[in-house]
Amino acid sequence: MNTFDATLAQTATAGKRTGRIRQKNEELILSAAAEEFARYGYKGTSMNAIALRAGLPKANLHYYFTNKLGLYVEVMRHILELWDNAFDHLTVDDDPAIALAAYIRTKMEFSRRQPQASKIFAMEVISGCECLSAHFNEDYREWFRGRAAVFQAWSDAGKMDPVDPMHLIFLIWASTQHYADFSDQIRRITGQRRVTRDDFARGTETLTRVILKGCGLQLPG
Amino acid sequence: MNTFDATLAQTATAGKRTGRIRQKNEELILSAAAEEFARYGYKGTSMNAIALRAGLPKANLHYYFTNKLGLYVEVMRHILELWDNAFDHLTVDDDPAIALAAYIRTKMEFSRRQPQASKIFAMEVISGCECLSAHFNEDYREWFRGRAAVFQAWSDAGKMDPVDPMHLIFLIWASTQHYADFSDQIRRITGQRRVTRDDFARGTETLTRVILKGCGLQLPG
DNA sequence: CAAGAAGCTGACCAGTTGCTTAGGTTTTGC
DNA sequence: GCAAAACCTAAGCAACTGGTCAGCTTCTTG
Repeated sequence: MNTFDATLAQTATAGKRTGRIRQKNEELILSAAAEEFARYGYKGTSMNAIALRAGLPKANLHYYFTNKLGLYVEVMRHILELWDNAFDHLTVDDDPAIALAAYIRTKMEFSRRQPQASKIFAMEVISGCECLSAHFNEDYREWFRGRAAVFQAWSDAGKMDPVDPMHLIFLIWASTQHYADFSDQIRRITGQRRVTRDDFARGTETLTRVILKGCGLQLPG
Repeated sequence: MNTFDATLAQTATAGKRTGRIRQKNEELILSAAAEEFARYGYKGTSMNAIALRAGLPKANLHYYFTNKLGLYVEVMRHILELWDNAFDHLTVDDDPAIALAAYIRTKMEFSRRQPQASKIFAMEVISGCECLSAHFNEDYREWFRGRAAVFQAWSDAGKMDPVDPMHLIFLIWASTQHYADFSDQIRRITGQRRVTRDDFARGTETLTRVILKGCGLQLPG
């Protein structure tokens, strides 16, 4: 059992007693922590900065969370819960074009509405996945192979071109998460104050068109 | 003139006198700094960590570089020099399929050989481009529009499908840089010690095939 | 070979880091 | 309405942060 597992179990059991105030403040702290971690990564974020953003004294954070790592792990846990669910909906029986278009749309919506989650995840991976090492275990690899198998089945059935499933998944992940992680580059290129809803719409449309056609699929609807 | 410009000019003029020892040590420090910044970002990296990696006393770093920001800016400058050159080679007169395939290949080679540069850039953008704010100026936007115009011209000439140039560029950047920035996730999914040359080859092949076909282009050669 | 330039670094500084503790206040359940 | 549980936080800890500086050694050059 590594650091991640240990801290996870610890915080999980600690969550038994959920006082009203506790729940409110934990959410407040987690939210502030997410914003800081998304911008500065684990090492670059200070407990003081989180406390200031949350509007609470620093010592209060240590009342609710054992330590900085525990807080970080909890933030990461919240993200991972949402993260993979959307992908689970793709099944062999789906129509590839419709399912793929829906998945791209869902990922883009996620980038638009939860950019912080994507950024924290990105920073964690770039930094070497120290905290996520437990997440990327044999179970995860099994899950990933299952997801890739869906694309493989579609190819084998002649429903789409024979495209390496793993790299196709990377292509989709990279191109959609880009709109969250690199939003600052995008808004500076477009010269806008922020990436607009319209940018996301056009991005979704372009990605869907290029990727689907690139896999030999007809645009649905 | 902002912080970036100021520090840039400062270091540029300071580079006039290039003693033999100076050049050797500056490279040593820049290399060590790049590794640390790539993993922990600007705020998360300490001068001490860089010094340890370089095998030099901390005070020595401050002999060659005015301060932490100056060192960071210098690292970033080295990256930006390489960064955009490959993209400048695409011109309207090129054959779209050949040029695009070559660009994807070049970007993937860059991800394979200079993953640190990509990671530092990614971290900087995720962190809000504070240091790059000077880089993403009107000149840069002009340059970007020029690059996008190439794709637009190809579309207008009927050489490829009418695909939004900006989002196509983002698609290529995201999917290729992914192999550098997210290499740790990839190697954990594949269960390997590191991302292999073969992974890069298959990735390049998949990206080229999907993106070109997705733009209505025939694979060259 | 001498003297000035370049290179080097231990010791130190003020400020910040994550975290603890002791002793308080407020809320809750009976 | 009272005791126990939950909640709160000022003050302070050792370790570390970026950065300075005085005085040293090594190199270069006439």
